[in-house]
Amino acid sequence: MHLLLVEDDHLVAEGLCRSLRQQGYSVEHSSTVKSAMQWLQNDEIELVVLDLGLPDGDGIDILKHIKKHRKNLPVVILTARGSIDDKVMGLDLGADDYLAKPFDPAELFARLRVASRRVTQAQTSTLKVGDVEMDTAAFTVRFQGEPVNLPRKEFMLLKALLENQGRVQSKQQLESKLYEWGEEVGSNTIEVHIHHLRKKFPKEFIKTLRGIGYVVGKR
Amino acid sequence: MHLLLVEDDHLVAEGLCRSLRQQGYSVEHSSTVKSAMQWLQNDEIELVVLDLGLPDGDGIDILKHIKKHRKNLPVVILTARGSIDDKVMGLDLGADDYLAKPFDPAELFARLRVASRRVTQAQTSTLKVGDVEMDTAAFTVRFQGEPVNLPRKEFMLLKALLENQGRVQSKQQLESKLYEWGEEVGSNTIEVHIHHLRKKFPKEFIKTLRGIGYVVGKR
DNA sequence: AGCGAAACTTAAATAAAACTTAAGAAAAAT
DNA sequence: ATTTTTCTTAAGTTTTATTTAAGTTTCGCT
Repeated sequence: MHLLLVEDDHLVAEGLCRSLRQQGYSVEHSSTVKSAMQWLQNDEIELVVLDLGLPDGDGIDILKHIKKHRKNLPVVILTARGSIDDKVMGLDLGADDYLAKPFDPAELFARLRVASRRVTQAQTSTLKVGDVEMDTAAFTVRFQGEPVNLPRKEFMLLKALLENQGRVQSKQQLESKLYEWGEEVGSNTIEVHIHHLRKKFPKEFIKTLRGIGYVVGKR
Repeated sequence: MHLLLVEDDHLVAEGLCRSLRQQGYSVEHSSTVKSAMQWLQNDEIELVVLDLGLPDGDGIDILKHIKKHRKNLPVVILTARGSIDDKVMGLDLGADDYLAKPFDPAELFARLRVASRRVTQAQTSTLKVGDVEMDTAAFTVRFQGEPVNLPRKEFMLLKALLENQGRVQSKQQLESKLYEWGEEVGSNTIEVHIHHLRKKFPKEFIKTLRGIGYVVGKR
């Protein structure tokens, strides 16, 4: 799950980044309003942790922007100011939750889980194409009813394909779903994973479109 | 299972907290109406033990609030007042059960089990997967009919696995079931407990899905 | 048909995750 | 208060996943 952390205090940011990653999030970090806005162009951000009180503008603007353009993106606010007014304003503007500094990281994680659950639960947890079935919540995959065990990256790749049944995706698109930005790999990983997946499913389940990408399902 | 205890008498609270934890609950404690309300924001609270008669307001208000916002959250009421009227009022407002002080802790535990069973949908207090059988009320586990003695944490971990037969759960999910907020551990405890459990059951009873989590039972 | 680009296959190297131990800290029991 | 049990940590080990890279095949194009 891709998370955007907007926090200007570098010390705080560094620590949070690390522990958020430990919690399994892919974390992007902005320390200014400007760069935060830029990241928000990116559709793959699914969750935002927002510190109010940035050097180059007001974090509230970011919140407003988010709620205008992506109503459904969950936002958890951090702030040093503890006043009720701030809290009310934040929540009224559509923030999902609010934490006053200093806070216990564990509490932040709990609140993030709650916030992201709202999003995750909305989408159904099972995907099916042909006789390949995936339960994204339980992390299970079946082929003709038989369980198939997939390592994490293969699972993620298959998920990306199933989620876009009938739509061709380029290797680069797929890559960006499996890796964090800045971490994008420099070799033929996707090809190799595709190859491994193919050994576990019918030969032509994953189709190749030369020079274009990969698809699953009819089109 | 995360439980919120609302109790202003510190002596009582301390004792209850400890024994509830021994029963395997993750306990949060509030001694005021205000802080109780705050904890109730947290969706992961699954069970409430509520002492009426708090210093800064009436516990009945908390009950009303709960039943308004989270109809399904089970509440067990404690009270020093023994009057029938209180009892009737509490139950009418949707409390699941009622205990007059002084009470036998064992009775509270029993009632909590009943109350939480309602939520879990489980009809009985026994879980069974393969030839591993657990009686959650009696705190006993049998393997092929033979009793197995498990320390608390191992018991809780096994319970979490059995309750989700066929579902893969990540170490983090499991952790959050065994520990309370702010206490979530910083090391490989789960791995170690899994290891200990495995010595007591067939080798592949608990399956590992590398990078994903652990499961029990068929899938 | 033959060339070049793209994708496939394979195997080895690297990295990551999980397992195993054992020792010390904490909690419970006596 | 003492002893025993259980829990947590951390380091070392093993296992497995992932990436890389090189060699091979396939495909589309002129």
